[in-house]
Amino acid sequence: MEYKFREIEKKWQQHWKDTNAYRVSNVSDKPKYYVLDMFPYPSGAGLHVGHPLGYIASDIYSRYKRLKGFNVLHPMGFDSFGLPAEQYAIETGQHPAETTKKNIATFKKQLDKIGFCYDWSREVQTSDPNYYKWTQKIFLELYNSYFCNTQKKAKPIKELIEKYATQGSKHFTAKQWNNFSATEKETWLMKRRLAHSAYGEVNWCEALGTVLANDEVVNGVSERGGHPVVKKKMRQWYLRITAYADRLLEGLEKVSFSESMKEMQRNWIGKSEGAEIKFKVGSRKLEVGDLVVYTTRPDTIFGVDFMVLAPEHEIIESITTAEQKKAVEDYITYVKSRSDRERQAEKNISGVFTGAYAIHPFSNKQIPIWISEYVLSGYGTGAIMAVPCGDERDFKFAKHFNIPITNIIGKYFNGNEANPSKEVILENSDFLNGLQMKEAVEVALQKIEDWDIGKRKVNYKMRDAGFSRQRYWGEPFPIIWKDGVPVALDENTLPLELPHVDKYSPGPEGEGPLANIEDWINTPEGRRESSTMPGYAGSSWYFLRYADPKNDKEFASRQATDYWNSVDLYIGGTEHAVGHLLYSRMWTKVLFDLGYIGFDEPFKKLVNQGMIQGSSRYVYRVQLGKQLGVKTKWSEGVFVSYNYIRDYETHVINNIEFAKILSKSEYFVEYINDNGFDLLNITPLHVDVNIVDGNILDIEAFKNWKPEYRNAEFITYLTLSDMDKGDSVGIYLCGAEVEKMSKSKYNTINPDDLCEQYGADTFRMYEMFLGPVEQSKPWDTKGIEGVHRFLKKLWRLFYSESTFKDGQHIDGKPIWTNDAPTPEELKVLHKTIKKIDEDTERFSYNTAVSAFMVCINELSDLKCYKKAVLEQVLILLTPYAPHIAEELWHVLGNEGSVLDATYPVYNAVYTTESSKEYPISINGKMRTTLIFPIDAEQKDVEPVVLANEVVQRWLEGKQPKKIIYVKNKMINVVV
RNA sequence: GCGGGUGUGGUGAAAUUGGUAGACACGCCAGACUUAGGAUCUGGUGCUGCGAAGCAUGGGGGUUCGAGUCCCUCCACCCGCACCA
Repeated sequence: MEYKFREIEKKWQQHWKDTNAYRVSNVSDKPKYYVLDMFPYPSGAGLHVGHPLGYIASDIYSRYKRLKGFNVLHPMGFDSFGLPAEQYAIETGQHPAETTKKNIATFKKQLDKIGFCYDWSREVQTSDPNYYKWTQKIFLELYNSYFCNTQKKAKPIKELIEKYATQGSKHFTAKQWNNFSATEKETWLMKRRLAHSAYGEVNWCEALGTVLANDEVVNGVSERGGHPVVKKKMRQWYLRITAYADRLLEGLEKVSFSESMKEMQRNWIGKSEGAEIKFKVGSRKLEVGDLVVYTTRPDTIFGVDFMVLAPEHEIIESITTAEQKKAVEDYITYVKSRSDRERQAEKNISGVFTGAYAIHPFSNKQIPIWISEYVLSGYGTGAIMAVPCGDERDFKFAKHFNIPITNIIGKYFNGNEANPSKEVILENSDFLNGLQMKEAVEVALQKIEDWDIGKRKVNYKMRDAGFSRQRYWGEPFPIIWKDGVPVALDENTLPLELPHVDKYSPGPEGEGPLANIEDWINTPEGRRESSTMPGYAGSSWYFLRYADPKNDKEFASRQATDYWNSVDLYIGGTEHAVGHLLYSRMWTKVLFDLGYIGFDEPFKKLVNQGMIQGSSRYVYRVQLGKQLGVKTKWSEGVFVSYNYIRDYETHVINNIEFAKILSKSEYFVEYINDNGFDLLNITPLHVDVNIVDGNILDIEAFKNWKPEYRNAEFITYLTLSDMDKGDSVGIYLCGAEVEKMSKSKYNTINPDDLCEQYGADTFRMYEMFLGPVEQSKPWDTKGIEGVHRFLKKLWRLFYSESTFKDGQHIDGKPIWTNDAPTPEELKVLHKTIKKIDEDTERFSYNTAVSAFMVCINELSDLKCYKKAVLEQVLILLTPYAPHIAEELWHVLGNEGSVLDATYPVYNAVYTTESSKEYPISINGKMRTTLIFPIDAEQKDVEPVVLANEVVQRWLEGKQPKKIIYVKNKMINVVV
């Protein structure tokens, strides 16, 4: 028998499916373990080899845990709402539901080929009404809840209404509340609801006809499509994630995420402690009012030399003096023309003086008030007090506009740059003199509060999350607007299904396509909300649904979520660091607060898989410069092998240089005859990596690749020895570069092809063999051969090789035996058990694969065909290469599936050695080795080491200063 | 600028606690078997050197009997955040 991986894999995949081998029950006496992958968006492009990296890692761990006696939940589903399907619908007229269905089918087929152990009976699709019914229901929970600031948790808004009606609030009495109109009441409630509606500046993208989240806008353009984005005021739904800022920060302490991931979330939340300080504003028109600034450095209050307001700050109009009016207006006009991104990225200092002055609350000094684009209206109070001697940005501003700088840190300030250190002593600061800045903060805060000129204030960079999309392909809001007041749909009427539409163009006034469907949008009760929910709505809670996916009474029963609890291992990319992970953490906390689930962190451990980069291949088209005006074959361009041009850094080479290239080829004479002197352009072009073997282009395949290359000509690489052999064709060498894997770069590799060519087991192990899971690395198909050879070598421990004799194919025979293993074989086995167990546990799959290779290499050398050893190895291998393991498990005559075998137990007895080969170093440099018994003492070792010939030579007759003997490690002779 | 990460052969990478640097593979070189092989097997392969030996984990310095690993410093690249007060 040969290793017929195609048959074997097909057979077992079918068998596992038929026997429901991956079905997992919510009832079990085994301990539970929940392994989850970030579910994919089913794009039309299908999977490339980068996607399964994390899936394979989680699959290995799931299977490993199962073998170790756990009841393992390892589900998969699809994040199937989203913009691309809708854009595709706009382009092709196909309904998103249709294309999504098709794409999911493709994804599932691709995933199944790789042999994952998903319990597909638990599959979720966010665009399935049976799923989004519960997304809508949870939205209503958010809508009907508020964040209680005393208890720091979400509570039903009913309780708040009750409180307002009986006790009132600091803004109104109970009596007033009871007399409020519905609209007035709702206005107050909206200030507290966890899902609330408000007018806000949003990232409006005209081209997509939609509003984008901050993290969906990249460099001022939409992440998808790269369209321009501008600010626009619109009524939006928001999630009050800011209420949970502190708990989201605290929660990071108890989860096992990487430090960098936690840091990213902390930065995103951006908590800062400081103070809001009031400054009286004076102008010729006398006092206008208070200007409130936010600062994290109240200790520097005496170093304030000017104020800076955001250009949007409402006070500007009333304080600007007549002389400055024109300048200020011009500046505001300028700022309006700039996107937020541009404003923040601007390195040049700009700003304008308002003509007004603030009064320093302690010193009564007059402080000029400026406006500048570097202060943003959305953060703090939109106004800052500028302290040039301690803040880099303020310093540059002061220098630029010649504003005098007050030095409050004496010798620590050199006049040339700001010194933001807190390790300095304050001077020139009245009651803060002589204090270190650290202590001064507290003293200043106290004084500010005593004098009632400000208060302590915690600020967050994070804003409430925009929750509306003016799009079609998302969850409809279960909301009807009645006289400007939102009314929640009765839960029993859910799901509110997406109506069918024929076209997907935006509705009026920037509304989504749903606004165009008259008989849907208008109801007897009022007008429906026309926006849909964003992509992260469905993904914020999907991990809960897997616990109880068919439940039509609740999103998941408490019993099911109590059993499966939070995800033990979550694997996915870093790109969701702040979006998805923060939102799902928030939703989990809300559902916990409201008593729906018993835990408040969704993911206990997070592993971020690295990206698999593409390894692109280039061909180089060389064309004559246009100015020659003579049409020859050279103006069409000819493809020049990379070896000739790799030394040219520029993409323009002159004709003498090119002649050098051509002199190496037969084209030389023809070219010189045809042409005069001119410049030549070299254009590197991506070529499909699938028609390049290593770096060698398949020229015929290239000609057939695209019509324009049908008659392409090539200058190939011919060595002199090739020519001697009469070869006149030569090879075309491509250039290579590591880039992101994407269709447009023609560097994608489809896992289907690899599974077809080498098998899923080879593919799985090779992806793991590439390097640590967390690390990004370029794909290189060449290396897969090594893993494939390994599996074939494993196979040959069970079957003799097939032979080909006298035109007859003679199949290999089973060669495994029931003989008792030798100590040496047992040593190999147990060494491997230990290594694989440890490596799998710590996700070091690349070293585990090498350990398998070492094991099989050694067993082959020992000619070990013994069942007692081999079947243990097969169990170890099952998580990595389940198909071949199952096949050979049965070849050995075992009953039942290897999936449920008992994981081997390491026994140190077999691996303990009686002696060790010690490295002998002289002054720390290894010079030779000597074998000593494992229990040898220093006194036993010394004479032998000193007597050694190599050691003697290095000693050159001198006495060693010291001999260091570390048991079981090494011996070092110090000379 | 701030925060995080990475830097080791021609390539992907090992080295879990400071203890034989380069395991395991790819590629390459040589050979065996074969009608053939892009199958399989054997040997070699960090660099310099005939050799003895020397040099090697981004550069420089330090701690140590001993440093890829610890400390200081500089550099390069990647990711995240960013005039965030």
